[in-house]
Amino acid sequence: MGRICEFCREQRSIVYCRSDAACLCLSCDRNVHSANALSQRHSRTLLCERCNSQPAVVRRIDEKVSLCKNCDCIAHAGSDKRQALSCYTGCPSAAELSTIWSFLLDNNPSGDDSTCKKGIGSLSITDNRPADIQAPPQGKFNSHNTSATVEVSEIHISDKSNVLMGSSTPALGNRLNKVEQIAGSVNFPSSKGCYSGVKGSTIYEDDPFSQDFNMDEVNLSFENYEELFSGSLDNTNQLFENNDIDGLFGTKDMSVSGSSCQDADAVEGSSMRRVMTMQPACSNAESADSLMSCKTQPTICFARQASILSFSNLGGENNAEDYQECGASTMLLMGEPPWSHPYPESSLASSSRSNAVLRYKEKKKTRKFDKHVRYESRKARADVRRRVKGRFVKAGDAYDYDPLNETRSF
DNA sequence: GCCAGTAGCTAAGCCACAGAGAGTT
DNA sequence: TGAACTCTCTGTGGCTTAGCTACTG
Repeated sequence: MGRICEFCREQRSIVYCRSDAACLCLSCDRNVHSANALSQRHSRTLLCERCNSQPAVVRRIDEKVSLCKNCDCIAHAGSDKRQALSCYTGCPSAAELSTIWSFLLDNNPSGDDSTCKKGIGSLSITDNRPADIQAPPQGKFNSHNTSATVEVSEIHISDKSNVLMGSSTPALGNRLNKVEQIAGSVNFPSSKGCYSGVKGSTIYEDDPFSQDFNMDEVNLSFENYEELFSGSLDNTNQLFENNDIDGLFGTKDMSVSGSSCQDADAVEGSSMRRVMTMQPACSNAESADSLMSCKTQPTICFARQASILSFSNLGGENNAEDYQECGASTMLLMGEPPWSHPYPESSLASSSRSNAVLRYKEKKKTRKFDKHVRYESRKARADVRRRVKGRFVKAGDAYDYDPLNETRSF
């Protein structure tokens, strides 16, 4: 018996929501995440069937089990055929879920979970992907994207074993090759962790960018390992939020390395945001802009997008947290990916890029970071408290701003 | 290329006070 | 040992201000 759904506390949980850090059954997943547009943006994936506490990232085909990175690592990565699991947002239908996870319906571990089955069947689509990466006209849900998601992820996995595994369709290999031709290589940071064995990009020896970037030179040095795990999410949020895209690709040396799954997970766990403040030496604000502009150049930047989209439906309105929430690797979050080619900027690309930069700057102006309120009562109190120039005033004193009567002013 | 002025942005700090938590009786 | 009480500290939102960066002449 797996973990109980944290919402209904009745059904076996199947889905893990990173945003809520909650394990849910499919029925509750639908209920919870269909509540509003924000909740629909939560990226979810399967729950690890071994530890029942972490989001699964890999499906072991032979064992018919979905595992998180830790459990997959413990179970000897590379010794089994695996299929990378992708995240989803919105409320995909049963068919779409089965497209993502074909094994879900066929191999429902809780075969008696009628509620969840009903849940799948009653799921509806709310695809919130942006137009530039959305599906072709024939449908809202781009199953090809989903396929590509798996493919790109598998490029890396197969890279370790030199065997193309997990392809569910014959065409997959071809598409994978295409992806590979475009991308050259998609390298995940986990290569330093569970999937160790692949050194930094060697494919791009001609690529000046990749020359600048050498994974072997990357040094992971968490000075306060405990802090990474015990530190409050608030702190990490703060750290991340204080670093906008420009800040993320600042000037400090990238210190991301690690030789264990734990380290890799440290990077992708709650501490990831902290790690994101570090960046490769080759990164800079320019690369950040490049990354942003990618979203408007789906063709040219397909490889980059695919590597990112493999984790979620990343949209133009998604912030970097979305990258993190869906398990995006640190490297992906740090500007110009090492595998990216310095494509010559055509006039079209240039205009798209400038448009993207403009959109980014506009969003940067209007963005609002979520602030976690620990004490609602205090918030409620502060909301109604009278102020003078923003400062609280004693009850009874003259005030120039009354939240309850905003017309009042001196 | 250097410098001064300007504009825009961000983080820090301020305020009163309810409530949490520690310490004392 | 547990209850009652006192005291200290935290956190809350809107606004201002200092500091920083980017841009322009």
